[in-house]
Amino acid sequence: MSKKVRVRFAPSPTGALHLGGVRTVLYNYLFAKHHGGEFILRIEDTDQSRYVPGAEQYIYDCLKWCGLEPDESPTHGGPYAPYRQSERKPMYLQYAQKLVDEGNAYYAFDTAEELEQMRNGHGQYDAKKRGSMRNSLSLSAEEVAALKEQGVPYVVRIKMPENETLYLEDMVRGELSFNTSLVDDKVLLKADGMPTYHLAVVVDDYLMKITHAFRGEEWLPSAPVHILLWKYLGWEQDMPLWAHLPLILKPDGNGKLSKRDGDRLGFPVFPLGWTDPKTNDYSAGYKEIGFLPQAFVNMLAVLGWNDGSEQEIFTLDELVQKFQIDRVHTTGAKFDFEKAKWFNTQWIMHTDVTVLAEMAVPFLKEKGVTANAEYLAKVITLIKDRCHLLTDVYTQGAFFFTTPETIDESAIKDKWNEVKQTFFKQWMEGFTALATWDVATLEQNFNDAVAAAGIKKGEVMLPLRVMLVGGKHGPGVFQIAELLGQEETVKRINNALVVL
RNA sequence: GGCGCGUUGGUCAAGCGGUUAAGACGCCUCCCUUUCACGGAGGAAUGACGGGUUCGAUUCCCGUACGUGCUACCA
Repeated sequence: MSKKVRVRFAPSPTGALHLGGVRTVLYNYLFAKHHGGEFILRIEDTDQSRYVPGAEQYIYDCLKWCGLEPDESPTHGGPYAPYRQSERKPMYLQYAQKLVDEGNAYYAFDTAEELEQMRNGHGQYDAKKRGSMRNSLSLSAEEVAALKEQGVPYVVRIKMPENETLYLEDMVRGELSFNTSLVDDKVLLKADGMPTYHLAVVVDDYLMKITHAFRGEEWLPSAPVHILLWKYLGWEQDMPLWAHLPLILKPDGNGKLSKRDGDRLGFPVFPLGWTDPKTNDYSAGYKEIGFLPQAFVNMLAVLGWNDGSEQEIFTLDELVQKFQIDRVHTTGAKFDFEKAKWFNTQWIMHTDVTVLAEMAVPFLKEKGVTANAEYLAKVITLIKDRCHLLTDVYTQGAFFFTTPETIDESAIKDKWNEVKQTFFKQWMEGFTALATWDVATLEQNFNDAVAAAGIKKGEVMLPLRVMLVGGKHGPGVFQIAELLGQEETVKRINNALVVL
């Protein structure tokens, strides 16, 4: 590629960034970095009525958590600042003016009621209808001047040509064509002087020297407006290459994945926790339920893309290296939370225990557990294979931190007897003679005690486990005892012997 | 309604005219583990439909169906 690759993610701060948005960020980022280019974050806040406080900060937080930091953004700065469209308002005006002056756009004075009436029966504001509407094409120059003088609100609309075919070479979908008669004269500049998405995206992509533009496929129908704008503004040579990304769909049924689906089916659709400022509803994110950011990113990357090999687990660096935009799928993918969890399981298994220990701390703290890093790392070494989420460090390892308050008596009571009671007492008495307290010594000692008592090992293994952990689960029982230490092991066996 | 985009097992998907149609998740069976997981072995399950083109279509073309997106002074 001749020009330096520059891509942008351009969200509207109208709510929490969801899965699909993060995936768009990711593909932008991967593409840019794969080509040694730059990744820009631009905030598209042209609709003041939909602005949600906190949403912009949320975007920064998510990108940071995912490790997808932009090279230029409102907070990182950059040579094309400002990166917030609301702060670029004056820039758009001159281009709207240019379009009007050159006859490619016009002023429209129609009221909401007039528009509604026009649309009755699927009408659209186009070459056929605009003659009967109140605009600078149908009105005389004097009338237009008078209306503006009176302060009648107006918008600027693009003048779509009648029955022309426009072509678009999409990096994902190949060649697409559109008939200009099928899209109406979109508003470019609103009555408040703010641009709509259509004008703003073209102007900013041009001014920011964007070379490749990625967006969701919901934008496909308005692509002809943008192509035309690039032409009308005389920038055709600089138009970025487009790629329209497939949607992420709900797991059951069809349709775009929404927050409601997540609530209904029990999984998050946001990366991080989010409190809706309007309703005060809190939704936990992937971070809060115990996902590793690497797993989250990995899972999103392969939801709509793969490198053609059987590899499924990728680090960010590998993704950067292997990502190719033409291998992005054209079909929307249904989201599968079970598979998402599998990615996290894989990442937990392959992540260093000291790193995991650090990440697990807040989850344990939430449960009132504090443990020193060394001990925690040892615990995680034993239980990491059975953890799917970071929250499982607690659910799988709680007994390492606190003495079980109750034990699953039903698991052993039926076959409990005096012989076993005596066995455990005698076994514990032998502890004081033990030179070391480790797995090998313990097990050997246990085996000897079993032989001396003349009982089967199998009969006392499960009881021992239940005494130590409270139930029929967990890693090797002697490994548990080793980590617990002699004092705690004795304490737990004694506690159990009392209730049995 | 109009237009765009799409359609390989339940889900994610490989494949790019000739294959026993990969692999993964989930499910089932067995093994391992004197627990539970992890792991291992195996299993069930797939080309929307109808026409072409071709010696040969999952693969190319056209219809139909279905799905989905857009059709705002929202992005």
